[in-house]
Amino acid sequence: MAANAQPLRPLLAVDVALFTFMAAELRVLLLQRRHPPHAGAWALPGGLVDEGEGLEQAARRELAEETGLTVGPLTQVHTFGDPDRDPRGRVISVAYLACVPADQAEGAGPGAEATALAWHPVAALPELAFDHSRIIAAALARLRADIAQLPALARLLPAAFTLSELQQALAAIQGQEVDKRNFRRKILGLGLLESTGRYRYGDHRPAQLFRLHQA
Amino acid sequence: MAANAQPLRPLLAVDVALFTFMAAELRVLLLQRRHPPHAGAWALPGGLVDEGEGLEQAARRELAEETGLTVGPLTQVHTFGDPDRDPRGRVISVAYLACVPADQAEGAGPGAEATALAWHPVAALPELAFDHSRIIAAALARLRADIAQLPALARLLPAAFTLSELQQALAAIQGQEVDKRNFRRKILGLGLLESTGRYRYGDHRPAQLFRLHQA
DNA sequence: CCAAAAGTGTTTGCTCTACACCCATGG
DNA sequence: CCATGGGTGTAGAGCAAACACTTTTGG
Repeated sequence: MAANAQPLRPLLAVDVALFTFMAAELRVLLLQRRHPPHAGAWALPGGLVDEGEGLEQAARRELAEETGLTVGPLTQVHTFGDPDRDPRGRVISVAYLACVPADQAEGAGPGAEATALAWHPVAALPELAFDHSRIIAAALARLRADIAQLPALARLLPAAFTLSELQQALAAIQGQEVDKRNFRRKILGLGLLESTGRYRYGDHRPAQLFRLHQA
Repeated sequence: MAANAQPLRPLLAVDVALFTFMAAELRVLLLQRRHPPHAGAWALPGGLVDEGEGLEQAARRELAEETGLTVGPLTQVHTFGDPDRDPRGRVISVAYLACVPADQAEGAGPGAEATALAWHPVAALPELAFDHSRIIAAALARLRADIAQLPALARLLPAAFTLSELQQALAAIQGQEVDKRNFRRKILGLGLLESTGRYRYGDHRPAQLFRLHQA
């Protein structure tokens, strides 16, 4: 035992990288901070964990308070604890990842702590408060690994979607073209999608709407 | 803001699941606790993070204090923060994963906090203190995912090893047989191994010793 | 009838798997 | 010379990638 060192009683925070797929781009939700430190800078939604509160529970509460959104599964990504990551003192942050479909993403509005809320394309992020760039980088890496499984990808889209929308989302996230026929064959071969029997009518030939099998 | 809830100032701990490959089994290092809570129970090495200390730094310090070992890369696995995971109060634990070769593993000895130190086969673990079973389960899942890349696997073995040893380690970790010829072709095809030019002499035909390419 | 997105199969190469025998050494 | 683990090649199956045209609708 090194003996005379002080055990730490840090503040404990959760931050959430919340992604959506909107206007053909992968986007992340950011809030513009009302108060110092980093007043005016963009930051992830998040905040301190309360007494008696679980980590994931805290993440959901902060999301609700700061954005009005309720999300599905939250995935823990990484914990950031550099001694100097917050100028106010020692703050440990547990980072979470979640996805919302674009139709729900539209309903987000800033809580009291923020002067603005926006969905920023991940390809062009502004300067961020604290180490939130690193948090987003870690979350994005995890998201890219997870979208290999269809359900994670589908969580970025509304409950019913066309195969073309799914394909566009995948292409945008991986940053590379996807062959239509290979994509459709593989996706349908997984047996995780089912047709809703409905169609999306647009400018051209209507497209079949699918949903994830099971509920 | 929910307003009247108390921000938490928990204790912050790190715990390390340290694996090795010994006697044809994947094993994890456990310490028998000298003091309550859970005195006498087996637990992972770990302890509280000090003032001004980074998370990984704390993990290395605790490992050194409690086992005498110095390890290579530490991988952060997951953070456990259930309100009731420690009977003494709120303690957040950041779990790390590391590997040591069997020749170094032999040199481990218990520090002041433990009455014993042992390398337990992961296939047959005793009852563990706190939520350390869950921590090991998470670390093991991560290890299984990582050993697909050769370097993670090689970290369980001494600096120079035979292909058979590597194959046995892989088979033990995945819990299934591995075809010798396919294994050798794939591993050598990666171009990450190089022959040392030396041989291991034993009861039978000597085996070529390899090491990881580059340092 | 024109523009634009939806939808559909086949071929090719590669990667993964299954499988059996000879070799070198120590005792 | 025998027992034991070290070392080697090939054939078949399944998967992934490349590739172009027809269909349906709205304007």
